[in-house]
Amino acid sequence: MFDQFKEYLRKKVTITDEQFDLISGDIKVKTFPKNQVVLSPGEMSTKTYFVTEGLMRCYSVDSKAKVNIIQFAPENWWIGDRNSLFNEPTDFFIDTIEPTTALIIPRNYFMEAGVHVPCLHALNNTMLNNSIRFMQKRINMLLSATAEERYLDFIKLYPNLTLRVPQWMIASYLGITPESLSRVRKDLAHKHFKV
Amino acid sequence: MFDQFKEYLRKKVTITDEQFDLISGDIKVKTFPKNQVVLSPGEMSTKTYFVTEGLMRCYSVDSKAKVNIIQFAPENWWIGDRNSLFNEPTDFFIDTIEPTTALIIPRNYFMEAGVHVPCLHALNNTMLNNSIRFMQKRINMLLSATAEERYLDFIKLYPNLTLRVPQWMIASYLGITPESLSRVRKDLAHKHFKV
DNA sequence: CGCGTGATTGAAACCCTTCAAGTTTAGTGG
DNA sequence: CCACTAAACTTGAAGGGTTTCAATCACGCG
Repeated sequence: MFDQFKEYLRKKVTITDEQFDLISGDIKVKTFPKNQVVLSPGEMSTKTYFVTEGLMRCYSVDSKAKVNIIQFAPENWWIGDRNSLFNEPTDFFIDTIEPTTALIIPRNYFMEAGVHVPCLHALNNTMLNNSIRFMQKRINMLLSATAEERYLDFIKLYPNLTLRVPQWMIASYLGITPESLSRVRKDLAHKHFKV
Repeated sequence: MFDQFKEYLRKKVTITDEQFDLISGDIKVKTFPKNQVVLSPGEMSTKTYFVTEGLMRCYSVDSKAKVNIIQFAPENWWIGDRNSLFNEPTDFFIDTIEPTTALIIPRNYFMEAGVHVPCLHALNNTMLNNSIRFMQKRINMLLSATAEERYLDFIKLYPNLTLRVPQWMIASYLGITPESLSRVRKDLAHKHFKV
C-alpha cells in the first residue's frame, strides 16, 4: 500500500526514498469491508483517506431521505471531510461501496511534510486546484445538462466506474432518479450507443 | 487597494509590513468598467483576480446559448481560471457585473510568496479547502433542492448579492429560469417572506 | 429455494420550462 | 430633467422532461 502511494507521489513530484520515509511515519493503513460507514453527519474528522484498493463515496441524505452522492473515490483518489478544517462538523456520510484498503492521512499532512520536502506544497496546491476545477465542471453540468447529457458525460469521464457502481448510485450522482437513468439507457441503446 | 489586501491577509495570518512589501511586488491593480470581459473560453490565463471593489462573475455559455453562472466574486473574493494550471484553455468567461477594481495576482503567487512568508502556504491551503467545501455544498444543493429551496439558500448565504445581482443572473446561478425565480419570489411574498 | 436489492417499465402527476404577451425599471441622449 | 428605448421583470397558458408511484422482472446470496 505504501509503495502504491509512493508511486502515486512520484508520478507528480520528485522524491527520494529517504524523503518518503521521512514523511510516511504518520500514515496508517486500514482495510474496510463493503458498506462500512467511516464518517457520519455531525461528526468531526481529522482524517483524509487515500484509497489504494476498492471504492468509497461521499454523500448526503436530505430531508426526503434521498441520497445525494457528492463524490466517488476509486483507487488513487482522495476522500475526506473538509469542514473540520474550519472546526465545523461534517454534513456528509463517507462509506465504502466495495471492500476497501485506504491510507489514513492526517489532516495537516501536506503542510507538515512540506517542511521536509518543499515540493509537496506545490503538489498539495495542484491537487486542490484540480479538485476545484473538476467541481466547477460538475456544477456547470448540473446547471445545464439534460439527464442523457449527464450520463454520457459520466461514462466518458469514469468509464470504469460505470461498471462498478450500482446504477441507482450513478443516478444519484447525476441528480436524476434511477428510473430516469434506466430510461435514458434504454433510449441510448435504441440509438446504438453501448454501455 | 493594497491596504485592503493587507487587511484581508492579516485577518487570516500574521504578517509584518516588511513581509507584505516583500510579497506585493508582483501584484498589479486594475480597474474595469461594467460588463468588461477579462477572460473567454479557449484562452489561457495565468492571472487570478482579487476583487477589492465591485463584482465579477465566472460563467459558461452552453450550446443552447444559455448562460450558466459558476461563481460570483464580490469584494474580497478571488476569481480566476484553474485550467491553465494544467496547460488547458479555460471553459469559462470571466467578466465584471459592476465597475470593478481588482488586484491581479500571478498564478503561482502563493507558492513563491510562501518561500518568504511560510504561513502563506497554510493560508493558500485553507482558502483552497474552503472553496472545495463551498462547492461541495453547492453540488449538494443542485442535486437535492427545489427552485424555492435554492433561492432561500442563496439569500441566506449571499444576502448582499441578492440586491446587487440582476435576478436573471441569480436564476442562472441557481440552475432555474428567470421566469421560475420570479414565480418563486411571488409565492414567497404570499407566504410573508421578505426579499 | 426464497428473499432482498437493483433494474425495468408503464401511467399519471408535477415541477419547471418554453413561448408569448405585458409591465416595470433603468440607462441614454436630446 | 424629461423622453425614449432597451433591458429586466412579471404573468399566463401550454408543453415537456422528470419524478412519483406501482408493478414486474432479474439476479445474487444466505
